[in-house]
Amino acid sequence: MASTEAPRWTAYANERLAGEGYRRGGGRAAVIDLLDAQECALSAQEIEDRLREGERRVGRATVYRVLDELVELHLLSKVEIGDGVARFERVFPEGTHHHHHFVCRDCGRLIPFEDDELERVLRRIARREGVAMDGHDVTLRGRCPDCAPAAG
Amino acid sequence: MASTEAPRWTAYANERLAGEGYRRGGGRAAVIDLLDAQECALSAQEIEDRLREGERRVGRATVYRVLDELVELHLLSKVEIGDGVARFERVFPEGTHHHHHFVCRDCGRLIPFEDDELERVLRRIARREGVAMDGHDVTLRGRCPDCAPAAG
DNA sequence: ATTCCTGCAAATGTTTTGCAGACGG
DNA sequence: CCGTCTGCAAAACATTTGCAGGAAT
Repeated sequence: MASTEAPRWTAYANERLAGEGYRRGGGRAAVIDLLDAQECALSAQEIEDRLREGERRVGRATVYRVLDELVELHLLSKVEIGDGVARFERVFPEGTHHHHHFVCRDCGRLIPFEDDELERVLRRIARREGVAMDGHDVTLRGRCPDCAPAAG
Repeated sequence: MASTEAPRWTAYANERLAGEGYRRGGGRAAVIDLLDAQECALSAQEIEDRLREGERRVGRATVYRVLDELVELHLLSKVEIGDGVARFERVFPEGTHHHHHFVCRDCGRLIPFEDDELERVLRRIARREGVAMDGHDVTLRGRCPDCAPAAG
């Protein structure tokens, strides 16, 4: 059960990259493949380690460079939960709603969520403040169901 | 207009610290005073530099340690806008609404804002997801009025 | 062939830590 | 006095950059 119902992000990404004139490279392909297999966000370190274990050895610099390119092309989103480590996850073509994360202070678990009203409120605020918003981050913090005391 | 209507954050902070059993120390006092004089968030580096210029020489380690303590006590909030540098700003006693920030991609300006509906939506989401939220960050990105093309 | 892609190692920049001495209560 | 607080220097990390060799077109 690789990618669930998703239309193969790897293919989408390669298409975009080819269209932008990028060449095929082993390092980049390895990073893309690995990220397509993940449901949750990975850090550069995690990506480097997992690739190092595998057949293809990919250097740290390549990992960072590829991640940077992919974020630039909006093929990845950079998730910063405030621990000083950037994480990265796939972004599917327009239409698929992007999501945000809840971070458990105890176990560190990342719980993704999405909410249309939230998006709407953020757009309204941007309009009210007179700014041209082209992106936003929302991070919720606290205890996940497993770590919180049962009561509310 | 120094502190507008605010009840002297320094006093509030010192009270909290004393209550928690912390001792008075020159370094901590200097950091607190400096932050109380700021309207916007400062980075550790900026704090160190400004204090170094002044009469009181405060070491980098002390700055970081003090900031850490104050965040722990909820006397400061750590603002991370994603450039790899943490910034810090005063938090007033409960009741004062906390705010979030818009970050201009061009000039880096920070524009603070607050919105009750946003807070409400976030609480609703936390309830829906079954998590015990005790904090959250929201960062909007784009162009500020000065940097954006005139049209909306 | 030419130009991009990659890996290594070194550089950068931020934040943390070890330790000896100063200071507050 | 005792335990905290402080400053310095060094360490620990995440990320970026320089450069020479390898690969894709």
